[in-house]
Amino acid sequence: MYWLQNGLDTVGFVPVSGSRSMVSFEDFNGCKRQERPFFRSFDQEENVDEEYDEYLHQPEKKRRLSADQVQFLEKSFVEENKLEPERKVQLAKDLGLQPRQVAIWFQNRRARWKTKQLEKDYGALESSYNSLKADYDCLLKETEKLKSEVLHLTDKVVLKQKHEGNTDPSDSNEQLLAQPQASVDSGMPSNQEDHSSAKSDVLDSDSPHYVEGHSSLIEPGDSSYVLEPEQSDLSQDEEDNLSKNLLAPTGYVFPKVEHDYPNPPTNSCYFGFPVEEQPFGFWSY
DNA sequence: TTGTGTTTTATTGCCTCC
DNA sequence: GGAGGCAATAAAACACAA
Repeated sequence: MYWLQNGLDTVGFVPVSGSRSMVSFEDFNGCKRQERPFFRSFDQEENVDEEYDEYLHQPEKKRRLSADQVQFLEKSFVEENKLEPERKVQLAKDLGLQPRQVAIWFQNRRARWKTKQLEKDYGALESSYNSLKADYDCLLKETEKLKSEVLHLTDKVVLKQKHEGNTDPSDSNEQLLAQPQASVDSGMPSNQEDHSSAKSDVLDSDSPHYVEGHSSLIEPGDSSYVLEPEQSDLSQDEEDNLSKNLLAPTGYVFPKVEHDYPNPPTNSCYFGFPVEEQPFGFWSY
């Protein structure tokens, strides 16, 4: 599409593929449709015909803008979504509309843009949350796996201790199996502070025999005294909090969100998104 | 054709800025 | 106080299935 200059007549644009831009309108009965060029400057129009004048002043009834008018407005909106008074008047003249109509169109267009933008942002936020949740679930499984591994090893150690006083030679293999390597091989003196061995980790007299909140000694052999099996590392409340916090995590960089228009704002209410484009100067949502 | 849902145009009321 | 912005909403125009 390109601009057209036509003598005294004003400038307009012509769709590359089609005919001169036209605006359609109805008569007062709303039944007869006519086509009218809309790219005319009315202050230069020599004879504004009466019918069109009536059209402009007819009792208010909603009239849809033509496709060309909308296209022109869209183009203008992309260039600048704000409407200065001079531009509004000029657009109104070019399109054969009331300045008020142009202003309303821009107002509604900004509202539509904002709605779409919110939908986009929501989608990005949702996928980001899903990704984090998947990572979290994965870590949770890993934790459970490691816990059960610890329990398994602990059972072995406890079993070994049970048999320490037992002279039955048939237990030797099991004892060897359960013998902590650090104590056997290193030649280092056995030290209660040495936590490299499973024995010292588990059987030190001042550690896991006592469970926090319990004054009684727990019988060795009860493997549950080492680590209480849990459903999760987090309580339900904590999990809920995690879910909530994921919506505004500290230090988390959300994926880039694409916007339709350039120069987005940097705004704390933007859920931490790296804002790349600014639709409106008034962005304050 | 008609009922219904969606989109577009326009109004209203409130708020902010100059 | 006026102009212009926005949100909420009304209502006309449109799309479309039954």
